[in-house]
Amino acid sequence: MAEKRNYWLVKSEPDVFSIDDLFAAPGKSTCWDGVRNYTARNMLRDELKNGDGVLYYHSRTDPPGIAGTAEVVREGYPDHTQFDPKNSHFDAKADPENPRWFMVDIRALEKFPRHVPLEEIKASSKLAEMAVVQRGQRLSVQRVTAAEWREVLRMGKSEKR
DNA sequence: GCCAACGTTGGC
DNA sequence: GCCAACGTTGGC
Repeated sequence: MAEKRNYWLVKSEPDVFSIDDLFAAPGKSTCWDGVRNYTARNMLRDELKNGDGVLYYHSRTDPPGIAGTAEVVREGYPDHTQFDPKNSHFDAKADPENPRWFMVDIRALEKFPRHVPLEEIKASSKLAEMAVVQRGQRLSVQRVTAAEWREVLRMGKSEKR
């Protein structure tokens, strides 16, 4: 029986951790730490499952857009940076007995020949409903439908659009 | 439990 | 670097 595969979009500032950094990481994978938003936390803890597809979005860069794909390789577990006073994501209220923040591990799958810029996502009728193009949407983890996933991959892999 | 102040995000 | 949008905090 095939588990249903879900799809997500995660944001990262490429100056902090780009898709190239992900490919360069050991095993092309990393723990997705530092998320400090409860809605995103709930998705990381409860909903992202092994094998789920992840669109890797570069924010705060010019142009912002989707750089490639990754997959979930470890499901929600406590984000260790919440307990590290030297870490910028340290949370003094986090209790090791009852962790507040969670993360998953992701592994790089594919870097697009051309990033899919935010502008083209906005211009696409098939992608107009994506959370990332909604006004004021700041969640660093967002749901993506299977149809949106397919369309972003199609756009990312075609040299001409 | 309201809501103003504050901090962060992220396109531009 | 600006600033609108939004989530969180904390005084009351």
